[in-house]
Parts: sequence; structure tokens; C-alpha cells
Amino acid sequence: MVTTRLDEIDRKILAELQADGRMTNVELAKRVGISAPPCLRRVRTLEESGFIRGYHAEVNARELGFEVQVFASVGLESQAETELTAFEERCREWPLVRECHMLNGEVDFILKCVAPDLSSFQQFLTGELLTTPNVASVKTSLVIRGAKDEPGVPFDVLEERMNRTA
Amino acid sequence: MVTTRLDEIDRKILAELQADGRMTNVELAKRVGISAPPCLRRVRTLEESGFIRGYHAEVNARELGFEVQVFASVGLESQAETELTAFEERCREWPLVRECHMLNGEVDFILKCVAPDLSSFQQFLTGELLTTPNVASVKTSLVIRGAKDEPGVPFDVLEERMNRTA
DNA sequence: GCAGGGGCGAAATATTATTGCGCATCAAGT
DNA sequence: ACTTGATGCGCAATAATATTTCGCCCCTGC
Repeated sequence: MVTTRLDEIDRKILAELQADGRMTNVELAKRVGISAPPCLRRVRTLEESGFIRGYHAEVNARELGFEVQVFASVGLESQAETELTAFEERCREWPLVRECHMLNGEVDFILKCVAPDLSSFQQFLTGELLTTPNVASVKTSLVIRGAKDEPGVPFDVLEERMNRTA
Repeated sequence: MVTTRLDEIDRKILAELQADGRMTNVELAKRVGISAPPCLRRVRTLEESGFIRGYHAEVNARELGFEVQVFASVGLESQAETELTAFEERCREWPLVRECHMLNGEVDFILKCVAPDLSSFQQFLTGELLTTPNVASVKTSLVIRGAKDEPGVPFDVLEERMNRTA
């Protein structure tokens, strides 16, 4: 793997580990069709080269008492780079904000937030987000229900793409 | 763990596995302060009871050729339950749609999408999403850059909460 | 005070991960 | 065509981990 390009086995490994990050290396090797040692070497290489950024347990937020999920659209007064990064830094410090993305268009940022209940979120909203300097507008939308939540990448699309290119 | 309530050790386990889902049970046991066998039993119980929904490798979408990330706000013509679930079903079938959440307010759904490039996304947008029956309006926002992306739950908030309650 | 459930941890065993070669393949250079 | 070097595979040995087994302790309710 001197080149940054991945072969089919590497892509299978990534797909398998995205689906089940705790699969044993023995099982993984079996699925991708090579023996355990080279399989493990590939996984290590994928980790070191940054294709795999980490492994995480997916926890049930609702069961843990985070009943509320909210998307917040944020507009800033100034979009100067200094102000943008300052706002991003704030978001990193707020535990209730799980994601922060800068967007094009009228809204500057979209935030995905969680909270134990509505009043906790309102408290965060009025006490923190809305009082942050440079924040011009915030529009929040409560998540009524989740229909799909599969972070990551569609490996089937990737494979199609590879076959067309190859 | 006859009750559905978790003790401090369970919460620590969840926090550790959320941060590093591939941690060995030995290491995990050391960190939460018990020996390996009961630690493993707890993990299994957490898995079976649904607190842990699974484990996933976090892959680098950009490195894998998914350069584009888009949030799409979707409004439907009819919000009858049948129509809502029909739309959700569509979303589950579209590989480029990674998340789909039903919202309150003017927008009915927000979708998080990925794509290899802008034209792939445009193709999906005009060829699939916009031609879907009952879809009234779609407003898309390109992600310029990500500032924070930590799916899951803020366990420090959870601990505070427990201490206040206890 | 004495069952009995629940949970812990030491020790034994079964699986896995990891390392250390030697072999095959391929591409470049002679 | 014959090296030579780089890359990657897999067998076999070893090191770590996971998992099971079992006896102990601490509660709680009689």
C-alpha cells in the first residue's frame, strides 16, 4: 500500500468495520478472503493512514436520558474568518452540541444538539447560544422522530464507482 | 442489573466504549475499576439491553472520495402518516442519504447526504429526490467545512445530572 | 440468623492478536 | 531471459485477550 489507493480488499475491510467495528480480526479476515496476519496489517495501515479515524460504540441516547434532539440553524453578524473560528470553538466546548457544520447559503452554521429534556435545551439556547457574541439569529427545529441514522459512507456506491473507473 | 437503571460503572463503560469502541476488555476493566470478567458481563448486558446498539469504525469519507456533504430540508405536500412513512422508506433506500429526521416547524424532514462530487449530488437531487411523489420543496445547503462531529452523548452532562438527582 | 439473589474476582481454558519467517509475484534494470 | 528489490501472502509460534467456571462476599427479606 505504498500508494494512497485502496484495493478491493481494503474497501471490504472498511465496509465490514464500519458495519461492525468490533469484529474480530479472524472473522474479518475470513470475510475479506485473506488470512489473519495480512488482514491485521491492512487494518493497522488503514488506521495509521487516517482512513479509519477511530472506533465507537453507538449508544442509545434516548435510553440514557437524552430525549431531545434539535437542529439549530445559526446566522452570525460577521462572517470574518476570525469570527467563524471563534464560533466553532464555542461549539466544541458545548457538550450539548454534538455536530457543527458551516454551510453555504443564508444560514451560516447548522448544529445538531441533544438534551435531556426540552427545558434543558431551552436553558442552553437562551443562556448560552443566544447570548454568544456575534450570533445574529438562531432557528431551532425539534426532531420528532428519526427515520434513518447511518453515519459513514455508502460503500456500495464506492464499489460501483470503482468498477466504472476500472 | 435487574433494574433498567445504570450504576456509575456502567456509565463509565459506555463513555469509554463510545470514545474507543475497540478498547480491549482488559483495558476497559482497568479503567472502570473492576476485574475483566464482571466487566465483560456488564458489556454484554448493555449490548443485550440495547444501551449499546453496535460498534462502528469511523471512516474518513473525504479520503474515500466522498468530497461533498449536504443538508437538505424537505417539505412534503401531504403530512399524512402514510405519506410520511413512505418518504422515510425512500430515504432508507437511498445510499447517499445517511440520515433522515422528521422535524417540527415549516420543514418536514432534514436529510444529511454525502456524494463523491457536486454533480453526483445534483444528479441525485434532480433525478431522485425532486422527482419523488409528494415532495413539495427541497432546499439544499452545502457543507463548507465541519467544525465538530461527535455523534453520541455527552457523558459528562449525564454524570452531572446523576449527581444532582442522587 | 439464615436462605437466596446478585455481583465480584482468581484461576483455568479457549480464542484472538501479533510476531517472525520463508515463499510467491511483479516490475525494473541489466 | 536472469537478477534484484519491493510488496504482500500465509504458516507456525508466541503473547494477549476473552470467556467460562466456581467459590466468596454482601446485601435483603424472611
